[in-house]
Amino acid sequence: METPVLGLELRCPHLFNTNSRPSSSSLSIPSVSLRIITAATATSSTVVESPATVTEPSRSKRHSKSYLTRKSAISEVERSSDFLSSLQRLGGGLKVQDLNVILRNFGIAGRLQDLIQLFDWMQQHGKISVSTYSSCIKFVGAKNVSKALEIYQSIPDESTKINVFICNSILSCLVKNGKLDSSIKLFDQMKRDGLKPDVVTYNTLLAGFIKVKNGYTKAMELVGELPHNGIQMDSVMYGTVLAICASNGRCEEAEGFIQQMKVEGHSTNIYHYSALLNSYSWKGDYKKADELMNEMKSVGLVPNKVMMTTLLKVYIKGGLFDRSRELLAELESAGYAENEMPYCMLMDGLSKVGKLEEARSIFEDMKAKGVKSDGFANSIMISALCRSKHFEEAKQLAMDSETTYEKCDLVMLNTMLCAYCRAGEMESVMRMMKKMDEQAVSPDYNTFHILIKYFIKEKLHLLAYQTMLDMHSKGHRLEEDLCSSLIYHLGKIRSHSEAFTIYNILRYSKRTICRDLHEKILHTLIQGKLLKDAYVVVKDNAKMISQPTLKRFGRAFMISGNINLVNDVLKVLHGSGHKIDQVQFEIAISRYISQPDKKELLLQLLQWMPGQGYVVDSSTRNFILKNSHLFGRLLIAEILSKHHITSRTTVKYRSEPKFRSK
DNA sequence: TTAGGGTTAG
Repeated sequence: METPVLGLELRCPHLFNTNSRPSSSSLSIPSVSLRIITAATATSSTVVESPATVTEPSRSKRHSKSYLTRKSAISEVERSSDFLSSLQRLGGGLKVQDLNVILRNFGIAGRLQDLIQLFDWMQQHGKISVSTYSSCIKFVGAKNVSKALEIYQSIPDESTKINVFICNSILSCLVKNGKLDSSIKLFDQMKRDGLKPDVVTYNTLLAGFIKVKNGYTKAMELVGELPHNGIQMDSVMYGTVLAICASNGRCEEAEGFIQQMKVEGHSTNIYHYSALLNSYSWKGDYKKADELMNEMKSVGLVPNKVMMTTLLKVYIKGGLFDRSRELLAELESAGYAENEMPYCMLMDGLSKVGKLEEARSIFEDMKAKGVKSDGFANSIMISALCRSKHFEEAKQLAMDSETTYEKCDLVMLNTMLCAYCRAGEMESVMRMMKKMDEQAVSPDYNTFHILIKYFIKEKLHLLAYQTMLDMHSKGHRLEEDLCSSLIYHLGKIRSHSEAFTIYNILRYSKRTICRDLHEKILHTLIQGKLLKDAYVVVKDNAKMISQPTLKRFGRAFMISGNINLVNDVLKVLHGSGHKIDQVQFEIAISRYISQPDKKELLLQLLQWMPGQGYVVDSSTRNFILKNSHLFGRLLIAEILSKHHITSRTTVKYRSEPKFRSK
């Protein structure tokens, strides 16, 4: 929080007193279950926490001797180079809350290993409380979620496992590590086990939805549960909900929540205004943003760095670049532009509307001023250069970035990778991939997309294929255009079954795909003689395939498809509304005649035809008669007479030019 | 005596 303005602090003290809590969350102290003090032996009377803590002794009284002894023991343990042995020596005289103080201090100092050792010691000696679990999970979870979960799962006592503080702590750790889904699942389990969630529990989970795409609806489901649990929204929760609205572009809903919180008597603070302002950035609604800034100032709130930066975002999105530059100058003189963020926003906004030169000038200006950068600005500029097709320059800047910044995140790696791919710098592409591997950065959707596009461009189609399989196995959705392009190229290099694999991944990812793709894969499969696969495609999508393609498939199948499926294929083609031509019948029949053991199939076909308005032509008829001894002369004569009757009573099917299979 | 909120690249 920025330094408060004195007048305002007097008016709204709760805004500035970080220790004050709204009444709804001033919780009663949970009584520490004696059951969790596992080794409740001789020391059990000393381990139950008393409300007075070592850190906040009553100032009106002189410190007791015991307090002073404990206090010096605490600092001795904390400062000891071998803290475990000090603990062995002094720990017996320390209360649980004293040990908790040490534990938290270890956490703050980042001494995670010591913290875990202390936690183990406390467990072994039965000096453990709800606060111990809660703090331990918080600090461990910040670095190591699975260890935190392990600690949570190891809690022996069922009622402790549903203690609201401990539950909030582990849920928060999951949310902060981007594991919102797991956190919701665990929350549901906790409720089934008897957890009574409070306002903090809900707020913790809600905060997870801020950065989630389309998180608004799910967040509102959670908000809908509140009355059922007798929980009222507090000022903090309004802040969270407003942030969710803002990140989903729901400015009207945000306005509604601000209204609602005012009606309920909550005062609005800088967080609420910031979130509402951010919701205006979606559409770049600078008019509403200006009105909001005025309203905020009129209630005595002074815009802070975040607020000003958010306002800049609104102006940029609204295309007010002159005002954006003025505001950036204001940020500079207020000391709010000491890092690259506002410059990045402006550069990105300019480049996205095609003002590359103006973006470049901000970039150079920023560098000239010596603004602290972690590489974001370079990354944005690389994207900007790629967007304007200045690939050589983008590549150069990417190389500069690699030498200047040791640490880069996935987005920066992707940006550089993209620049190298566009510039056709194979060696650098490989170097980036190696770098990702070394830094244990797992590729995301964009990484795969960039690489596949590049491999296709470089005609490394099988590599592109492998990368696409990899992408699919990592759970990323495949983009249809890219798949379509790869399918085309795989077909061209006669990798027909690979093409079909990609088609199937797309087909079975539960969505409608472009109808051209069925046609495209069908041609590939026919060419690769994968006729059984082609049959599956036709069976499922016949209505979306053109008549000439169906015909091509039909003929190909008649010539070399599995003979046992010939009749099925003809039925499917006919059932789709396709008119089967004489040539297909001719080929099918001559295949049957050459394989007399398939005589049942021939008879079935001949019997089926008249009912659908098909008859054999005279040359086929003669051919059959000539071989009728193989099938039973009488039966053949009987069936062919039906064909004869049909041909006289129905419009005769126009015969195609003769086509003999060979 | 422990848990919760806002801004940036793609």
